[in-house]
Amino acid sequence: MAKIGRQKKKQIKVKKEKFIPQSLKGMRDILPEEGKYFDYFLEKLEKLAKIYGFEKIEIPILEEKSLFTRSIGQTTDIVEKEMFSFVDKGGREVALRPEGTAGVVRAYIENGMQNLPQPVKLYYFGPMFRYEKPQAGRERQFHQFGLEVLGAAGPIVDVQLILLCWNFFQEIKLQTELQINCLGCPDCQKEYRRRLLEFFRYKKRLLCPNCRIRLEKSPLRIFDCKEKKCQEISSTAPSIVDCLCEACKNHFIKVLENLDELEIPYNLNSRLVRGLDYYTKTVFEFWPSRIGLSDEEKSRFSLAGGGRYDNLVKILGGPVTPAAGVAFGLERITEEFKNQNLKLPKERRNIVFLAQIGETAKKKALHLFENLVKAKIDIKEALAKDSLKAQLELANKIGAKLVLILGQDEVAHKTIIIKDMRTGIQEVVNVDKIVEEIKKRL
RNA sequence: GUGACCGUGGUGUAGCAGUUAGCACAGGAGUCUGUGGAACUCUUAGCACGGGUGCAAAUCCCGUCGGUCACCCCA
Repeated sequence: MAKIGRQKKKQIKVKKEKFIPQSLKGMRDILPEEGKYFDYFLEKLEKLAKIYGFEKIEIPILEEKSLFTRSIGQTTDIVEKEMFSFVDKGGREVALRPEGTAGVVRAYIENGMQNLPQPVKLYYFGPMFRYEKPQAGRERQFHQFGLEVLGAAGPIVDVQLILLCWNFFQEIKLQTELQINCLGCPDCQKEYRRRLLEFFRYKKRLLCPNCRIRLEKSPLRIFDCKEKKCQEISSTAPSIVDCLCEACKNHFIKVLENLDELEIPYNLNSRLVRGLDYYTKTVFEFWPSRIGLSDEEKSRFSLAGGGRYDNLVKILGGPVTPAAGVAFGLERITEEFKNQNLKLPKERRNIVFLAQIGETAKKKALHLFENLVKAKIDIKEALAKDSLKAQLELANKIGAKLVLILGQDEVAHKTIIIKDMRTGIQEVVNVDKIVEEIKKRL
């Protein structure tokens, strides 16, 4: 018996190989359930963005690879090992965007937006790609909503961006904490680099191998190290804030003063450096705030991050243009929203369900449905179902407030039954007056 | 990219060499040919993929693909 079974199995296998479609590593579907969260956040974000004078921009998902290597920085991890890049049929080196700012800046330059009244304020939303090993809070495809302000240098811009984030998180009632730091301008960074190297001159051997490399390539990133030893050593290292030039110092002070004025709590974090090279002066992140989370975890699940990038437009070939921006991670915000036990506001919908029995009624119902849609009634149907019981079950499940029942008799008498699902009371009304009757009852 | 653990219907799980692969929820149909939130009945659907060892594999071994976690780093 078993032998036959096996032979049979093998025959089937030979006949057709099993093809099971599967999504790529680190990429997943956003089902309606999660989409509801996205919609909720996006609606709030877009509304806020518009209030602050931002306009929507759509930029390509695919760009020349060099756009990212030049903007984000050759030695950053994003570029070194996380780029989703390949050669296209025309032999071009292209990459799926790992973040939004580079593309927006490219668009700004390419479309001559420096000729528009400054600053240019843009927002975008879409998928970003990083070729990483997936983990909680880290996927190969994820979604960001971002804001960029191009052509404005004042600290007030930085503050406004932070304020917008603050307002957003307040509005969705998410507990967050603002981390802020100032990275200075290239001059400050040069000076800081010099001082850091001096500081680490005799301590270099105590650092982990990784940090020794960092010291050469981008010393700032030593502060990112999770090694206890390195943290210990770097905790006594000079802080960037001490090396700021007058201009940068003033800028930072103004930002902080404004935050104080607005009563936005913040945490001065001299270890906050961010993973992209283009940042200057102000950088900030919003971390989830929840008991039981260590700072390390909080930083790993950073919900939004941004800062000033005064040199990026220039680096990418445009005119000298000060700018700043911020991006929100939708997946992470959704995740944290659930972790903090927050609930989506209940949809206050007045669903009306149209049920029908029999062929003639079905035909009529098809027509009636269209009219009700035009009358702006939140109408649902299940014309594909025949049994009234099944239709009522569905109506109940989706939370319909009223059910319209159309059958043989009703069609003949040009009437229709309105059933109130709460009370169970039903009335027969004239089908021509249905819209008014529904509105009366909602 | 490195390391650890893990993949049984849509979901959550039982089985840990011989089972018609069990259960719950969800889905569909019906009891009731025109009345929901209950009950009952029937029903749909699964051992991630490929190979190996065995008389016999969901079960043991290897590889692949995915997932989770840690490192790295980021949203």
